[in-house]
Amino acid sequence: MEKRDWIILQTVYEEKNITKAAERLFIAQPTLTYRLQQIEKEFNIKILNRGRRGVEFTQQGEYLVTYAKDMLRQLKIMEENLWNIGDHIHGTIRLCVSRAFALYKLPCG
Amino acid sequence: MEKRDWIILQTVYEEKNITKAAERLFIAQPTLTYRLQQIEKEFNIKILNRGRRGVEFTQQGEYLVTYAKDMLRQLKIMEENLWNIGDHIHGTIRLCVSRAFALYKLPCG
DNA sequence: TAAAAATACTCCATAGGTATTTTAT
DNA sequence: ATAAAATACCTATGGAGTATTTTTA
Repeated sequence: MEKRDWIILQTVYEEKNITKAAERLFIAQPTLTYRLQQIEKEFNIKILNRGRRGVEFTQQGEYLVTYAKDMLRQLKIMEENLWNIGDHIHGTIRLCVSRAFALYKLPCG
Repeated sequence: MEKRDWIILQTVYEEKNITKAAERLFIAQPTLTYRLQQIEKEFNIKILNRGRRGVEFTQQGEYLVTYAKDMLRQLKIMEENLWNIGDHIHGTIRLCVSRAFALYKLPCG
């Protein structure tokens, strides 16, 4: 369970639709399906009920989503504190990065 | 950054020695060295100063360790709450698992 | 029956291992 | 000189993709 997966949970919860969530995350739909299955395996729970018009969250799925929000907030604070320790490097940068990197790693999300 | 890595940070901090920490974690020393390098890359910080009698933590390394403790405590609470939602399955089980699984995944750690 | 999710593969990146070399006191 | 960390290299698992099939209201 890493940062990426918490973001995934949030997004799928907002869209209630794996295909749309995948689009928003710039990943393929089967890839997202796979990640959700992996998360279900990791915790040995069912997160989603699949239906005609998208997905519904189970009770356990809902709980995980609540936790995701908290977790992402904390990770952000932690990273900020980390940067504020020791010397900084300043300057202007130009970025040319992969979509996945931009999506999951860049601090503007 | 997943649970495994927070455990690694804690252990290395306690041992102040990568070789000994690797033993305690039942992983190979180069594997642990590699993981620490990956964590340093992920956050773009230096966690350790390597020396004759083991390792010393940088300020940023120390911060990360403090955070690790918190993070693991929270993950534990989260997992417990997750189990307490919905139906449970009870019974007696016998385990025959890989060392890595036993180490990182079993809830007795 | 049509939108949405799951499956079947392929490819590549990364985690983990063993053997070995480099480093620091 | 020696304990400890880093490097080189290999293997296997898992993540991401495309094409396709299955599911469900």
